[in-house]
Amino acid sequence: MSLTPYFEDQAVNVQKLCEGCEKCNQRSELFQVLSEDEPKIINKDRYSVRFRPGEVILKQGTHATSFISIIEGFAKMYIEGHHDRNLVLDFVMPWKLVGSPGIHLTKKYMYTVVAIQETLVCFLNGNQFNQVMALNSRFAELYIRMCSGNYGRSLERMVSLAQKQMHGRIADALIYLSEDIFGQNRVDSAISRQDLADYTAMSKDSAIRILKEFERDNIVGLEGGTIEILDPDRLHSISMNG
Amino acid sequence: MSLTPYFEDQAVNVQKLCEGCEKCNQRSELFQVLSEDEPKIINKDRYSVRFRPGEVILKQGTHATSFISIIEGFAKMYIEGHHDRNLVLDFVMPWKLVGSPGIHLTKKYMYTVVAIQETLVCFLNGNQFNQVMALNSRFAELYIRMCSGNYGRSLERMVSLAQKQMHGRIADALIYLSEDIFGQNRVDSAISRQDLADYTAMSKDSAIRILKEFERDNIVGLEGGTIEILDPDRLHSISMNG
DNA sequence: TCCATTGGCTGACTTAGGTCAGGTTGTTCC
DNA sequence: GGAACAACCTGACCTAAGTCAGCCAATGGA
Repeated sequence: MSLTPYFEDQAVNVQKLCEGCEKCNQRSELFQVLSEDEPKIINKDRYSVRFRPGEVILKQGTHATSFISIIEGFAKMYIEGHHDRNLVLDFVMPWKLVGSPGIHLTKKYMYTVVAIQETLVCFLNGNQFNQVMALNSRFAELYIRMCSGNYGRSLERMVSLAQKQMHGRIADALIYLSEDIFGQNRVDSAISRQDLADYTAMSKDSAIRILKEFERDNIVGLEGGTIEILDPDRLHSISMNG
Repeated sequence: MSLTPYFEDQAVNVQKLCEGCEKCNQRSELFQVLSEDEPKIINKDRYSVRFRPGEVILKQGTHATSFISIIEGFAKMYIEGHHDRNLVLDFVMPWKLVGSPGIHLTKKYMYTVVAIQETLVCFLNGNQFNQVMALNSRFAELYIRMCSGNYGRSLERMVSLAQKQMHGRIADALIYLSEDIFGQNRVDSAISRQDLADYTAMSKDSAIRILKEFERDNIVGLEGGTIEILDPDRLHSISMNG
């Protein structure tokens, strides 16, 4: 496939968006186990694209050919469900690999991924990915571990959504976001009330109500969109008993 | 490991419970791809046990070392959740392989499996299973496909539980049970009202109420525990709009 | 400058669905 | 036969949570 000069320039620009995979792979437990040659297979058709806030990175139902990995920025992945409501599955920070169970099955993405902040995304060809799994069993093992983690987390969320009531679900969300996603005692204002409601499967109004209640009880502090976790212990206790 | 005559006899009895793996493996898409020698690895420590109705086959939280496969009978798998309520994840018919995401991660079973009818279960050593995955990449690929299927189904159920109301969830359950599990227009009386309630995350009373409503509307027929699906089309429509 | 838009917030109202108390039926065991 | 028990069923009641209508504050054009 030879490129015209114009497109060659474009290709160079794309390349410039990140500094190649060497550094990325160091960040990823998964890619660290690859031999010297194996990344070349995956990198053959690799490309990266920059998305603005609100733009769709992957669309539920479209043909699933690529894994993606976020290099910088922040995104959410959600299922477009019934009655025009979305169920947010997860928020995606850099270095997390996102595929979709569909890549191995129906070849359709099972969820939509949308950029929340400006986001640089790397697209990895699924077939080349599978090729490497066939070559390197340690890589396949880690991939299975990753899938198991996704599945396990989805089971936990299923229980939370099905059996806890609103206070418990909001507590779960705040704990996950503050501890696992942002890694501080706060939830960034990039997460809107609607996002929180879509993550906890309730109406936006209800989510706001509970947050305000938590504020009244000095469990969280609300200031300009960001949520400060003031009393993590009580939040954990609400999560357990909710 | 030499066995005393007594235990040898026992071993022979256990062996007799099923007729060896040759026939089983033909039933399983997964095991069909194994070479002649590979099943021997998995069969090395294989054993089978018969369970009576209500007996626990795997217990959530215990050390996860084995995959299981049901040879005959019928079981349910559920998560022991909050407020002493169980969330039934699935009903298990023969030839389905059941592991747990925990086998690849925390080494704890994430759910409990209980026999509904008298059930013959085959236990497969997880390490030997992993060994074969490292040897046979086609086997690993099919296993990944199986995991993706589980994950995908859990996402669909998450949406159903979080966004549909009771009529829709019962419709979903009846469709799944009649079409995918029992493969006829009926749900066997082995499934109790409580099981149905635990599968759809509602109280037993509510499940009964909805079923009776469906009966009044001639969507299902209820006779002695079994549920006859009289109007699958309307059931599908309720599932869509519920 | 004014208007329009978006996101957060609140109170009043309505409804889905859980809980409880009691009733029926069928089954097992003495 | 009757006692004990389980699964199923029903109506009355109550509460969790959604809906709606409307408010405010910040932002962003034209």
